[in-house]
Amino acid sequence: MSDRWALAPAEEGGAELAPLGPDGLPAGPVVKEPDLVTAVRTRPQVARWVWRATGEVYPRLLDAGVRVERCYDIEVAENLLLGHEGRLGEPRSAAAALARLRGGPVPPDPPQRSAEPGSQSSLFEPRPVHVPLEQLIEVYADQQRRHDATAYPERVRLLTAAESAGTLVAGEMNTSGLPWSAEVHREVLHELLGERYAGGGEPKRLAELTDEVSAAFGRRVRPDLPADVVKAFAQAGIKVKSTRRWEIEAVEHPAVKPLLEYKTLYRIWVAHGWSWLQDWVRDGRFRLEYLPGGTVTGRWVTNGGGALQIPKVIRRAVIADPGWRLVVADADQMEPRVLAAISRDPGLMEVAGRATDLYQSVSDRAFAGNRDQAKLAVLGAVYGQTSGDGLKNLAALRRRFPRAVAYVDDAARAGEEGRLVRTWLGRTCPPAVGAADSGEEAGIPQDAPPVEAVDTEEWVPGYASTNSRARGRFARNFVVQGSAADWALLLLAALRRSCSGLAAELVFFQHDEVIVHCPAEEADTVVAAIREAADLAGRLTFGETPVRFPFTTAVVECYADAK
DNA sequence: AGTTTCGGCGCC
DNA sequence: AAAGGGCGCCGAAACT
Repeated sequence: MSDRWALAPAEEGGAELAPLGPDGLPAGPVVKEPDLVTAVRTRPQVARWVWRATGEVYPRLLDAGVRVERCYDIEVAENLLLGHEGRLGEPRSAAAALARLRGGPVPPDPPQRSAEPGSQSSLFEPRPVHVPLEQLIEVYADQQRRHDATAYPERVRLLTAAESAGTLVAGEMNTSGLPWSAEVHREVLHELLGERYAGGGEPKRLAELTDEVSAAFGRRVRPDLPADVVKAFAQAGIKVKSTRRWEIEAVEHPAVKPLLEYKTLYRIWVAHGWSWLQDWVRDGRFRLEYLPGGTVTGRWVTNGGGALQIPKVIRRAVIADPGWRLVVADADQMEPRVLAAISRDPGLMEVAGRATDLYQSVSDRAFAGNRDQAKLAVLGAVYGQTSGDGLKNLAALRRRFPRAVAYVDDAARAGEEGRLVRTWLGRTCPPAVGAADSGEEAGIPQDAPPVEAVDTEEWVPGYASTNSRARGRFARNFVVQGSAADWALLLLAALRRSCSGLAAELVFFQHDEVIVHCPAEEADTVVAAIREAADLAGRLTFGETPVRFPFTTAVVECYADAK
């Protein structure tokens, strides 16, 4: 029995299936089954399901209580491979891949869907272009060859597998939802915002603050309108360019204090207030929708509900079921550790080989013990700080950790020059518009075909219009943030595996943080599983290095108690 | 009236 | 002290 099977949904809930050989081609006849769920459920020996897109198949399986161990998502692979080939502007659907393969007209990708509160089946909505099984397998077999054609096939294969695993995790988390107490959420809102008035107007506390701001200016001011606030300050003889917090904070005026408080509370009211609760929480769960690989760097995004931007005060509403716990695990200083692993800087790897405070260790070596300076320098190197004390600190960092700084500097230069830049596992950063490939690349070295001049504006909004220095900063950050995302995918995949025999389930993932919801008696097992998964992910992603990836973990009933 | 962009701020 | 990366979301403003 083959361990890899291809599957495509057929009409009326059925499915077509075929076992695959080592070359990715069919190792047996196509089987037609009347029921897709049964077809999968009755083949537990299949180690990896190959399908067009997890979002097309998996929600249906999960609704029927069927999970699969592994999958290969053809459209995920297509996206990664196109990037690798310097063809990121081309349509990435399986139908498009097939058309390229056969020389037909290439259909454009269906448009992105916008958020819609509470829509569970939304992963189905962008009308999947049906590709029959035989043709799907053609695309798959070709993708195997394209993986082989890359300079580091094992890395790109790992990335495809990891991102495919990510789609499974996302599907499962979308199905389970995040435990959420609407009651506690309402208590928090009432505490912060006060009475809620009929008609949807400002709640009591915001109305009071509006009055305070107005009184301080001596006229009626709407604190939620930046233009109004700028004008009011001007009339008071104070010039401000904007009403951004950091700019207002520097101003001395009686309106500042109530204004800043207003901004904080207003934000909670509009983004995570009563109407949010109404829209996104059902049956004790926040129904979020993860989109793996939704960003250029490989970080995930969520669709609707702002699930990755939950304000800290609102986290009080995230509460485990009775008798259950939340295991909240947060990677410690992930980005500098990733920088150590990808640059192989001996000094930084040594520092990142300890579980102790990384910034303190860096400061002991390069900043005479000043931790704040050390942290600023490291983040400046990663984010591309170009002015102020950041530059001075960066110079100090460069003296002690030359390879680490050179790594991100190289990426920045490559970005400025419009060359391809890749993460450790080979996710590709888009080149600049009209850039001709000059052969060398940053990130993992490889021999790529020439980069075509493509209109990047289409798939990276704002990208074409930014200047080359901005592209440099983008590329500099990309290699670190993106390689961190590579690692995080492997972490999720490993953690998912070790939770598979437990009642525990992953319910939240935010770049470098996970939450597992589990029976209280499983909590210790889960904590250990997270540590093991982090180590395994580090080895699988970056190979054998001294770098460790420690987590701060907390077993709590309420998310807010984790920190 | 409907759609897109902007300003501001939440998270990492 | 000041301004560098990635996102999503909201209402208002600016458009068509």
